Amino acid sequence: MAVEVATQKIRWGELEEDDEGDLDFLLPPRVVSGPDENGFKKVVEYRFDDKGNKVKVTRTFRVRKIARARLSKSAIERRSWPKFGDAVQEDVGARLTMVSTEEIVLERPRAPGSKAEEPSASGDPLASKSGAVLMVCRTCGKKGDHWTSKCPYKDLAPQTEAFVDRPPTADGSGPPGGAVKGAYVPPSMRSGAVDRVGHDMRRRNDENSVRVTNLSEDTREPDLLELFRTFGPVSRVYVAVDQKTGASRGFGFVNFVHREDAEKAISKLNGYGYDNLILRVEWATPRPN
DNA sequence: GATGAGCGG
Repeated sequence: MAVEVATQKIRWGELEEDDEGDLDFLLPPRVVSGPDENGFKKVVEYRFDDKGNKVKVTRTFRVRKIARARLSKSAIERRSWPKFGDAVQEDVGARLTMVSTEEIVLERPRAPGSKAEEPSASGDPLASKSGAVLMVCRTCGKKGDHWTSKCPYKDLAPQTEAFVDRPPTADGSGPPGGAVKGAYVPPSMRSGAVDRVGHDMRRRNDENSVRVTNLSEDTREPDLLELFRTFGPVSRVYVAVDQKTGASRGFGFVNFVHREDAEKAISKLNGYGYDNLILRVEWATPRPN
């Protein structure tokens, strides 16, 4: 019979190994006692030594006081709970992690586009609408009212001071061109640029939006562009298409860069015979949000 | 007869 007093540190890996071995079922079960009032925990177990002899191994551990002190009040309280679930059969501290086979469905806190359950904490009634709590326009800075792309001032020069060139100082001491030193200024915004109005092709410009109806089934966007570009630069063409069938819905929109060109197109093309049908071309009423 | 899809930091 061998007795050994263990070192202070518990080697979990070793404990696991001890459990393995083909003849372990022949041995008495491991007995764990403590920790007692002095903080000593005793583990008595049996195993076979190199020569195949059955040996009793007693190991004593000291439960570290420091570790205990670090536990939160609730964690200490939990320690007095009786074991439950799969851990009922386990020794003290024998297995720290239980693997559950239970299937747990994780729900996303809030699906995109779904409505927020609670009104926003800020109390701003506008902030909760459209599901976007942090809707702050990057152009005018207005909160909860519109996105940057919908800003009524989107065609005005950007307000971001750092990237806008300053007017040249009166004494001419400023940097050439009046630019802030080191700040990038896109060509369209440099002083002396012909066109100071930002034309963003990606954005809609409802101002010069023309609605075209009574299009034939096979009229597509390139056809519309070809027809309307003769009046001036077109910023966007769109033909409404049935999402399911892909068939044209017989109407579309053409956006002009310049309002005058849109006017010309309306006056010339409204009532124009195109592809066996009479086109209707008129100003589009801005789509309600 | 008919009024667009999508992009959200």
